[in-house]
Amino acid sequence: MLDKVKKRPFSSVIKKLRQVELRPTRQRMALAKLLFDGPNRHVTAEMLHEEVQQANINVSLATVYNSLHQFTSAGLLREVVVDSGRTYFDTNTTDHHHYFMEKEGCLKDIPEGEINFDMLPTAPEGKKFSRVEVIIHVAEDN
Amino acid sequence: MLDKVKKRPFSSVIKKLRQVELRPTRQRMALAKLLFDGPNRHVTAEMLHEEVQQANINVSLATVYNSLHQFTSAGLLREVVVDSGRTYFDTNTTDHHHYFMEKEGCLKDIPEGEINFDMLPTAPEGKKFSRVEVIIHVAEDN
DNA sequence: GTGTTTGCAAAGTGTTTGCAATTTA
DNA sequence: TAAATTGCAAACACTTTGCAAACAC
Repeated sequence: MLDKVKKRPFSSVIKKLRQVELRPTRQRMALAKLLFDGPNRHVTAEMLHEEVQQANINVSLATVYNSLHQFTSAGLLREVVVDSGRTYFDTNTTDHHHYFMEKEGCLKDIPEGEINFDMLPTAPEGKKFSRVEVIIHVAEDN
Repeated sequence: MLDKVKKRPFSSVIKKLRQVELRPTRQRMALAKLLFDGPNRHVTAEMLHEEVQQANINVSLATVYNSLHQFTSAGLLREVVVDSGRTYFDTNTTDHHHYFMEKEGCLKDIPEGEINFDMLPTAPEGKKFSRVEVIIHVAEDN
């Protein structure tokens, strides 16, 4: 019974890993479950490491870093740079922008449609724009 | 003669430092001259440190960091985050956006007027947008 | 079994800090 | 000379790496 309840949700995670040709190891499954089995999230390696520990699964920090990068290369995650010194990973890989909450040090997605460009430059010959990133820094209003 | 040629340009740098109540020390003058006596620039601490060494002026890396932060607090510089792991400082403190040249790892200003928002969200009650930052990542087109 | 993955501890990078010695006003 | 500034070396935070042991298929 309990087994069933706990096990079932992993099937989708296993499928996800298989699809990107990553072996569904205990560690990767635990991390993937935390990341992909629920609403979109923004995490740092340390955050995710702590979270997985609290779920009583031993995953080393090195493995968390490895996995985050593997997931990113596989297109399951996107890296977001807001803060020099820590790397955020976003489970939402669609084109979208971010609020950076300065007080909490966390990211929120800017809902589609809340922001729009009137005009955008075009890339010069031989170059391309690999990403257009908007970050709105949100602070307390004093 | 030589003295005069070398000294004169410092006067504006001294003035600039005095204006923000930073003592015009040898180190700060050298750094300020490199930063402000010419067109706008985007530098990292390491870049500036190397540059000042090449000008045969001894300034420790710690002092470069200190000075960059002091200049930033004084409003003479602006920090730009594009790359987790290194901090860029921009001598252009006006509101503007950046191209990040992925190959070279360097920043370029997006000229005013090349980019424009059609619509922007407004900050919720009690919060404010302290900065709206656009970074266009430019890569080789293959 | 074979190749992949993990965990550890060590190394790496960019940055900050504590404090004695130096410099500025 | 009093207060600010500097330089060094050590400490830091985050991330990556090398490699032997453990694991997945």
